Amino acid sequence: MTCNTAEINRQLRKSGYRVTPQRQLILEAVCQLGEHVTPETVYDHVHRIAPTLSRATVYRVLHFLTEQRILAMVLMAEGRLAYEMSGPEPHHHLVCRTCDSLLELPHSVLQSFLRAMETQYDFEIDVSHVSFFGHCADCRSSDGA
Amino acid sequence: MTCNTAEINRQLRKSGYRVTPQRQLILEAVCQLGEHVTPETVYDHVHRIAPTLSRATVYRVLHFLTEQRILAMVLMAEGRLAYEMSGPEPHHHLVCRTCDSLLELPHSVLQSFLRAMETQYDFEIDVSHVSFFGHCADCRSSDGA
DNA sequence: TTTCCTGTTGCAAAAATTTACAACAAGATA
DNA sequence: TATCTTGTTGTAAATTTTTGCAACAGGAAA
Repeated sequence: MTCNTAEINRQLRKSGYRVTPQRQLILEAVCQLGEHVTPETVYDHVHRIAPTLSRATVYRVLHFLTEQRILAMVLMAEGRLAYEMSGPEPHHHLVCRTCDSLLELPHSVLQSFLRAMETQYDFEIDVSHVSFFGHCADCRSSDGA
Repeated sequence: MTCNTAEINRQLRKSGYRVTPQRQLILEAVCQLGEHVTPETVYDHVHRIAPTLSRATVYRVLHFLTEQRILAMVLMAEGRLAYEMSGPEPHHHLVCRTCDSLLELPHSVLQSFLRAMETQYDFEIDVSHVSFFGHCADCRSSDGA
């Protein structure tokens, strides 16, 4: 995932928010750390670079960037939260409750279904990320479940 | 939602687990408190009846009963967790990120779609509860969003 | 470049959630 | 009913996440 800093910064300023070193560090961290990074992982990463950057700021910024649709919240098994870059093309996950693995679902699989539901319920579904929980093929065969 | 205690107790014992007063109290609480009850709400309720029942037990039992498929975990806005009885007929939610309201989706709306995904990805989707996040009609019209 | 307004941060405390461990108690067995 | 095995609980501490508030700093305007 590329992290177009210039574009994002412009978007934030346009909305009246500020571009701080903390926000830039945290955004870069999520971008570099990959697909589903936890707050603690982000903190470890940025804290090594900027030792005064606090945990509170990590949580606040992750939350903030999610509100701005720059990050997407990813729900892992057991309700644990992670984050990832919210790209222009949404993608979704099948989360295995047993081994915690993620299987990627392309947006196209969901799209027409979601559109139909939106129309039917007059509800604008946020398609930046959806997680379905269950059990993957590997865990089903080994558990005998 | 009826709470068939006898049946549930039998199921637990059959699986080698014990039926304790704590578990019964917590289960009844979720059953009575309705559709999407938070751990703190459960604690407040049961603690009035059994003052020595600890928060740790509430969290542990909610987690345990969810593993046993007796409760279902409901994901509210912002990743907050709640629980409800996991009835024989699953139902799902459209969760408004703005006002936190829940719109019920009957299982039938999802069923055929989920079946198709299961086949395609060899993944057994757990249909006891699914949440979609987004914005309800009211919030969309008032925010101008 | 300096000033000013106010959005942000760090700190520390509060609140929420999880965990280790010894004491307890459910319920199977005799 | 008494006994015994082991699943559960309460306590307290650890960990994770949120929040209040004063100091700080981004960036618009002069």
